[in-house]
Amino acid sequence: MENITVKPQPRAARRKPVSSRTQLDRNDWVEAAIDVLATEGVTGLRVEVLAKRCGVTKGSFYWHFKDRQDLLAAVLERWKEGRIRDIEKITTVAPGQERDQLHYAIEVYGASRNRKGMSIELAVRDWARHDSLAGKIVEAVDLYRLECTRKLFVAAGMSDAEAKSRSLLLYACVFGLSLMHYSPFDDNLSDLKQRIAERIVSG
Amino acid sequence: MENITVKPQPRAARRKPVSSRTQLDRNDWVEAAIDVLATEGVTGLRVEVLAKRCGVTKGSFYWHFKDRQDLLAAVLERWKEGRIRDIEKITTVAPGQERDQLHYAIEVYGASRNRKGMSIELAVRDWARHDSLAGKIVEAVDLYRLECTRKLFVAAGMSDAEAKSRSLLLYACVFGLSLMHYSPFDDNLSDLKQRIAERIVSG
DNA sequence: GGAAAAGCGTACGGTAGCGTATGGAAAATA
DNA sequence: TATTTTCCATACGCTACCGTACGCTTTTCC
Repeated sequence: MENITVKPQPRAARRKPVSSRTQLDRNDWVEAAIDVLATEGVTGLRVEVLAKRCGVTKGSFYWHFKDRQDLLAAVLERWKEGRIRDIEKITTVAPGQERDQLHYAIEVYGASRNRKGMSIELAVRDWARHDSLAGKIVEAVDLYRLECTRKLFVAAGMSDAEAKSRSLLLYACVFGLSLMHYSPFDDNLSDLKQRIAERIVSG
Repeated sequence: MENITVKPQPRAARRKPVSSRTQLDRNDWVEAAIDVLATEGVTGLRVEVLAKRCGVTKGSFYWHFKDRQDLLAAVLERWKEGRIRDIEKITTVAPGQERDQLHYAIEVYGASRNRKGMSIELAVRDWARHDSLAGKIVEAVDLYRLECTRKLFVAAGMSDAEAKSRSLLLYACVFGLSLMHYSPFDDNLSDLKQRIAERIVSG
């Protein structure tokens, strides 16, 4: 009679069919949604478009999600968790390596291999201009990030006020750069970026 | 028979009725469109919505514009001209006042009274992520702005390479800040901003 | 193996938006 | 005043979405 007391197996605990018939779960939908978000923005994130991209119809979608808003909230939550994991990973560093790590962080955000990540970032921030839930998520992520890099600046020997200022400057600059179209401004952009990074990190 | 050779009077040359019946011309539509753009973004800039806002129907719209794209192009062109006039006005300054003027520029961009201007700015930049025409406009504006402030930094005594770096840092920071949600990060934000401005401008 | 649940397809009604066609009113012009 | 031009309203067809209803197939569990 133990099966009466046993809760129905949560989906994640069940064995995933290796490749029986491409069953989709909530995670698959959210990941695909984030892909679309990166290229098309929130307004391009339509149920039927996403379904076609997943190779199914929206009949499937409305089984996994209550409505479009349900998906959007899941996307935001997932994005938030990923960003927090990332920033924790980047800002945990051995003593004495703080400045190098800050340079590394700046370089990573601006790297072309991170183009998709930055596209998502900008899409979410534009989203936040019209949606209060997205706004709260962005604020939470921003505050966490700012706090993490602030600690690095403090560990690098700066005053608390100065560290806060530098931390904010760092992220503002990183996001701002990815928002601008400045390629023809100089034929040695990497040198330009290096100077900027120095200005942000160095004393 | 001279009326055959005479070109039809261009619209701008005719006297504008003082207030007969709220006739709309292309300019009125573009201005209203920029208003909507600021609050709703490009995707919210719909013909019928705009018409309702103007108190007319889209029958009027399609008399003044070929189609929606025609309006969008006009909006971009108008925005570009306005930005260039602004930056010229801000960066023409008496010798010796360059650093003060740079501080003033930073302060203006971040001012709350300029909220609408920054909303348009961000809307256009998000627009540019999906539209190549918007991308070209943004690039033109960015290069012009960067060049103007670069000259200020040079006039303030910096090397050319350093001036370029500072100029880029200035705009990246200004736009980046307006993209972030950092209000609770510190209870003295104006001090924080002041430190950042010093970091950007001072040697 | 059979019942129950999970996962998906199909069809439907409804809204919003684009662009066209056409007619009518209002203003300019002769 | 009569006649063009301007300027706008109305009506239409079309597409892209959203969300629901319902039925079919596959998987899960006993």
